[in-house]
Amino acid sequence: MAMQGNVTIKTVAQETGLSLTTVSRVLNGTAEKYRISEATQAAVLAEAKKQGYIPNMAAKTLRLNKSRTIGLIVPTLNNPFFSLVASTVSKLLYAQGYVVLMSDCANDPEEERKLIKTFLTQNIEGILAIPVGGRKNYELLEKGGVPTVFIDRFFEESKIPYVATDHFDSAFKLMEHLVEHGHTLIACIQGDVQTISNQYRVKGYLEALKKHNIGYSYLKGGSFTTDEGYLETKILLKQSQKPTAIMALSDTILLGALKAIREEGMSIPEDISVVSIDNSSYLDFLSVPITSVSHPITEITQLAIKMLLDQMGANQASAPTNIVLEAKLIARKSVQYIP
Amino acid sequence: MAMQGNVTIKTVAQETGLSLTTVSRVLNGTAEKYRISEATQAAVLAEAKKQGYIPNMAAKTLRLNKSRTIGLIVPTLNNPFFSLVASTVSKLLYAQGYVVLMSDCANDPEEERKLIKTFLTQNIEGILAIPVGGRKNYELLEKGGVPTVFIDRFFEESKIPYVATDHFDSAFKLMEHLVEHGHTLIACIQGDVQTISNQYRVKGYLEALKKHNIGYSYLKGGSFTTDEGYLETKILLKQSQKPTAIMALSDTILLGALKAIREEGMSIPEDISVVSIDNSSYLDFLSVPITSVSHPITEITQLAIKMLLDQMGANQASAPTNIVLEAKLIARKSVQYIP
DNA sequence: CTGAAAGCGCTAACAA
DNA sequence: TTGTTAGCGCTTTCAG
Repeated sequence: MAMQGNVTIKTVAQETGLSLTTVSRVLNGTAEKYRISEATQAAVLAEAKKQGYIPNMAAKTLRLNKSRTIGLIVPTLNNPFFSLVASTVSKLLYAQGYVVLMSDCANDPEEERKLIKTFLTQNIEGILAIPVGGRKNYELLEKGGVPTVFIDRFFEESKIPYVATDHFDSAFKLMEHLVEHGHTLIACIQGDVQTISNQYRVKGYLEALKKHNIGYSYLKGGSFTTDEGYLETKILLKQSQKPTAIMALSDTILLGALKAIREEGMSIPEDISVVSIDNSSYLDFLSVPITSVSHPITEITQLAIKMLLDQMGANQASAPTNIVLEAKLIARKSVQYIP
Repeated sequence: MAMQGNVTIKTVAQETGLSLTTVSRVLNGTAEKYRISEATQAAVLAEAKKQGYIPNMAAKTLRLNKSRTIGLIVPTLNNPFFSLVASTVSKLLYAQGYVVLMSDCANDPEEERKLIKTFLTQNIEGILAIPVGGRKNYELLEKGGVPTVFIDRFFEESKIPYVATDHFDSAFKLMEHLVEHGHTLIACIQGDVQTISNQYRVKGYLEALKKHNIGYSYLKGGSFTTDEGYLETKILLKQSQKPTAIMALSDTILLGALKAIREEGMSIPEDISVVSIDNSSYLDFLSVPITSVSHPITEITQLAIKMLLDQMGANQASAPTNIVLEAKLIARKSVQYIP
């Protein structure tokens, strides 16, 4: 039974003839603690229900300086990998009684910077982020303003802890797989160069080349998008010396590469081998199932959430331990054996 | 230069020797309006910067009863269709100075109900929702508590306005396409039966059957998931009377159907034709490009946002006009002509 | 077992 | 051009 005007503990108090204090206590479940009589409790609850009382979080937040709000920053929600993170974060945190302010910074570091400022405004209790720009954006947070945990990406010298995949190893594993299959002409299409995830993957590529004394190398690209994958692969396949294998550093890039390969009339794996990082669920449904490396993204997210909640609970900033999980190679049908 | 303790307009006022009012006015850009001197303005701004002042939204919200916060409810973020909506909402609303509380209700109506309650607690100014459960969950909002707009799904008798695709027409168009290609044995794998989007699509299926006097009909399934699509297609393909075409009522369902079809050793479109609704970007990269129907989801989202902002602006509840957009058939290679 | 009153940070009458 | 003050809704000492 909603009433006109605003229903507050005050209106409930007036109607029941009780004090604000008592009403507040009953409505917050601290009735037992203060030994409030059953009768009073019942009266408050009944009146609150009758009036359709809804607590005002802004007031609570102002008073308690705790908002039960967590901020999540993702490069974009329009990418299965990130939206899976977002989905997990949302569900798990709501279950813990938190509310999540979520934002898609459109892969724009400037946007990210503004977002953090906005979040700081919102009495947020913690931040989870997949960073997009440089460490500079997170300076304010490093100073301990708000507990923060990075997911899958991070800054090496930063104090902000992270849970991430071993990106170096991801690429390295794929390279070993290719080399074992006799490939030496391996091209790599990378994503956003400023991201640590990309940097480590590239290191894995280069390190494998070095380990096996492979002279050929081809490294191009600059964003984790299908368009970029398409364009770079187009260019790559026009080269006089064609590679025998392509490693796409993400599945978004992969999709573009596949389109380019098809347009050039080439078959996988007969004409060219292809591998990727991410192991998205749709890889199984492509014309040729693609060998990929699976990142335990749900687990990473769960751990990051746990780490954040721990940080928030700790009254003293305990030294956080970064966590790095290993990826798993999923061999499918996209790599040809070259004798 | 962050200070210890909390920086507020009070600390800034003390340090500058000015009043709270003046500081507030300068910091809110109303300095001109009150003809505050350049010198004062500069002093306030400098001190605020020096102290590292960050506005406290909880206090602002409490005082102004406006939070600049919008709530978004999606069935799940782990679905490209919904996460595209989320991405668009996030970007567009942040650009307008809003912050968005986003939540994945895991396709659970009960979860949705709780979420709405939680949102109501958060002094939210408006809600965008892709509803999951029944109309009952939105009762409180219908009463005008908070301006709300539905995206792509809705309730017929509800006062809450919506922007949606013409789901009936989507399915109907696909059916016409199949019938034109000589199909009469057409199976339909549906999604969540309680959603209006599914209901209209099914109506489109049945209506087309009726129009063309087709006796055969096969309607199964109950959720917009790949697993469901897989299982139902598995079962379907074991039937003695096999269909010549399958219509998947979403791309998630489609992916599962494709897997089942491949496992049964059938080829598309030679052994069976397949069409779907959604036209996800990856359809172009599948072994056989799938004929589908494209929903203008970004446009729908944009319109819904506009509608919501209008609603929020209107001091009197102007009668909202629902918007229904038409989908477009994208013919690819997955439908065989049957003479 | 219950209440009075102060105050979280901010804005907007109303005064000057 | 600037300041005083009340109060948004809530919790929490401190006091019965």
